[in-house]
Amino acid sequence: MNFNEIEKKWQKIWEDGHYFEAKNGGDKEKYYILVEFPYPSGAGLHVGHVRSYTAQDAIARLKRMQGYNVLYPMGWDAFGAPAEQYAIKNHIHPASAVKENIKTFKGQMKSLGFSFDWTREFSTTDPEYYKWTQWQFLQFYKHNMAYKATVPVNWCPTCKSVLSNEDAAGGVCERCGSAVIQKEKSQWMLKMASYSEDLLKGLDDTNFAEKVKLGQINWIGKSVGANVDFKIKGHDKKFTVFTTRPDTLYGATYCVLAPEHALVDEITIASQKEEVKKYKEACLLKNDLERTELNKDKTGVATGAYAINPVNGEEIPIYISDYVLSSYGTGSIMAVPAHDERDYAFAKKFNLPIKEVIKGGDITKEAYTGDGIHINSENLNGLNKEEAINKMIEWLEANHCGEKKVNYKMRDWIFSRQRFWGEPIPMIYCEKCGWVPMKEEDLPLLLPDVAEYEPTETGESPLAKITDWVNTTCPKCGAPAKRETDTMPNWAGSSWYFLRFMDPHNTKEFASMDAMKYWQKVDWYNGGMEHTARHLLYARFWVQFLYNIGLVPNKEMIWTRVSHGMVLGSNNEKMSKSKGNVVNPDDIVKEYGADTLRVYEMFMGDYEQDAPWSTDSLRGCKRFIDKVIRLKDKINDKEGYSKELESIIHKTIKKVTYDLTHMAYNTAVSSLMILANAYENNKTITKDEYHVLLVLLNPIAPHITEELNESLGYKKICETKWPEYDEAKTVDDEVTIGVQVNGKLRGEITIKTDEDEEVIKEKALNNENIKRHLENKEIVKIIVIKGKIVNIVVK
RNA sequence: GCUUGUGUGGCGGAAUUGGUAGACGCACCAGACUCAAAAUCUGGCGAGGGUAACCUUGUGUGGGUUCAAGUCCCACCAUGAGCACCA
Repeated sequence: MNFNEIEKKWQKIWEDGHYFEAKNGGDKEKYYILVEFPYPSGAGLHVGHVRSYTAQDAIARLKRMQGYNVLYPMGWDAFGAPAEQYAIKNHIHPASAVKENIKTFKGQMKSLGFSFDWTREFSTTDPEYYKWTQWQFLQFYKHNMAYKATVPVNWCPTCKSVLSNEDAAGGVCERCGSAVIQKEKSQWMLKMASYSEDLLKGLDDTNFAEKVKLGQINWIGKSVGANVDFKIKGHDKKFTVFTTRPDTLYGATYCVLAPEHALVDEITIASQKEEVKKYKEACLLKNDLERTELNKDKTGVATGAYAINPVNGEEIPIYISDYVLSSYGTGSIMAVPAHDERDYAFAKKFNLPIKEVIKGGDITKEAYTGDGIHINSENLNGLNKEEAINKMIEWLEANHCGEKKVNYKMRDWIFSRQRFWGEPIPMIYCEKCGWVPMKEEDLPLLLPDVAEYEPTETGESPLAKITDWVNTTCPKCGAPAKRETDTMPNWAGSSWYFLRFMDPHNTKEFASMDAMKYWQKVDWYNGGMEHTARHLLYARFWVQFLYNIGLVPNKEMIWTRVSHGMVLGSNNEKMSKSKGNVVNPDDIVKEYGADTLRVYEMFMGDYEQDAPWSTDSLRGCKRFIDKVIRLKDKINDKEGYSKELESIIHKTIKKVTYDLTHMAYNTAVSSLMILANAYENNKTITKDEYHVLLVLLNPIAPHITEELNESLGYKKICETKWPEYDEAKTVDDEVTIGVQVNGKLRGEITIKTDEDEEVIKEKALNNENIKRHLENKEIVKIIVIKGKIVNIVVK
């Protein structure tokens, strides 16, 4: 039988036998393994998907054999622009495109033998699913966590859509690469910024990989400092600045307001009005990219107004400049050119005074941003940074002109998309009542079934054109009203899908509390590093909110989060059609078999690191599998483990068990290769020896191992217990250790594992080559590290 | 610029706490089997020297700590990723 037939045979056996279907409840301990559900694109499954799905599959299969009730589900994240664009391009409805693509993906996944529980499958585009996404949005709204606001948003002129900060990173549309511009739009927002501190603290209750935690901490961007009030000369108004360095207040020589700051027009003196107006207009035309590109060359205009420094009454000029962002802090700063690089650059350009208040640098050359003793600062003189900050904050608070303040970079979540292919936002606008939520019992609000779903020229959602759908009645007063035509971003559906997997067929709730209490947290979640600041953060926010209103049992529902490296093309570049380096998993399965592909992707390198594709290495893995098959001919009529192989078998069980649960898949495979080589070097092997190799290899290469195992008359591996090892038997009686003279390897000795130290020394000293190196030398000391090495120090 | 990861043979990569660097695999070379090829098996494989036993050198660079450093410390270089005027 060839491998394609064997693979199909076992895939059918597993499916018909319902081996991988998880039950809610029972005596077994639960274990929830999750891998990010894919976006079913037209391109089909990528070999990169295969890497992470295989890794998680290996853990799932191992944990099942260890007696856990394993949940390893799969579904589809199918709303969003790519499906819509694919549909527009191919002139089909997005729903049909998604259906088609899901079919392809699912077929590919099945051909690879992943042990997903397909009974729990769903797509975020299923009305039964998005009903609950909409329902949860209503909870956000009802708890005052969703609001509509007119905000300058990132706008992609090509896609004709609003982009989130995350999608518009670097001022470039993530999807099409066009330059993003700023546009005022009325958008639904979720109050994510108010969860900044909770999202930061919550990380302590997770076991995320350190780099993932750091990524999120960075994105949330907490900074601690103070708000300081500045009065304006000749006005009764004041403005507030945020600073992380209140200790440098005596060094402030001017202030800067963001061009959009509300006070600008009011305080600008008559002779400056024209120039200020011109500057503001110029800023509006710049997009984020241009603003940052110009970042070395500071621009700005004086307002002609003066601020009064609260600590010493000094009058300092107020400028406007776009290096101050309206969206962060208070939109205004005090400038301390002596101790801030940006302020320094601005002061140099506009010839403003630079006043040193901390010793340590040379302010004629650059701003000194380090710590040091304060000078020219009255009561702060002589203090260091930390002391001075604390003292200044005390002073500001005592004198009612400032206070301690924490700021975060993270903003509220812009939740609207002007697209067709997303969950409709279940809100209705009534002239009399304003925004009114739909009644929960009327959900789901279905997407209308129409042919016209291309984006409009005005940037409105295509839904706006469908008057039958838009026109409705107000749920509150019954008057004619209109539906919201924006849809949700595709991060919405993926923010809670892991909860739905716990109870996917529930028609009364998004998931029952019982189910969620049973499964608790996702034990092991794998996904891409690129989702650290997006999906994973949104999902945590969503869950924390649900927890706060009593709908989920834990504030964090994900315990371990790890991320895989990319599979690159053989030229070490990202796989892409244009580079012609794409490998299609279907071709590999057909030519080499699913098991070979799985073994290779686990063996190709460090799981967390990127690795280039190599068909030669893939062939090496095929050879390994062929070797395992050939070993069957060596089986003798004995039972148990032979004396020669017993130790290596126990060692391999130990190593494979450890490696598979610690993401060291490549060394798990290599230790199995070592075991197979050991079998090959033995004249014969017992049936039990062969069996244990098959069981250990099964999580990675499930089909061929089941087939070989069956031919020996054992029960199915998926019904077998994972082998256990005897620690005592992993230790050899004898070991060969190195002997060094002055740290250089000069020989080897073979000793008993528990050999007496004196005997080891004697053996080392009697080694022929060692003797040569000791001639005419005085032995200073002999260091013996049990089981590792002997080092003889000589003079 | 900041944050973060990575630098080990011709290549992918091992080296769990500082303890025989290069496991395992690929590629390559030689040999066996074969009429021949494929497949398979055996041996070799960091560099330099030596018939050999061995010796010298070697984990991006330069210092340091240690009996002992790929691993720890300091400085630097290269490269990937993320963020990017966040006060």
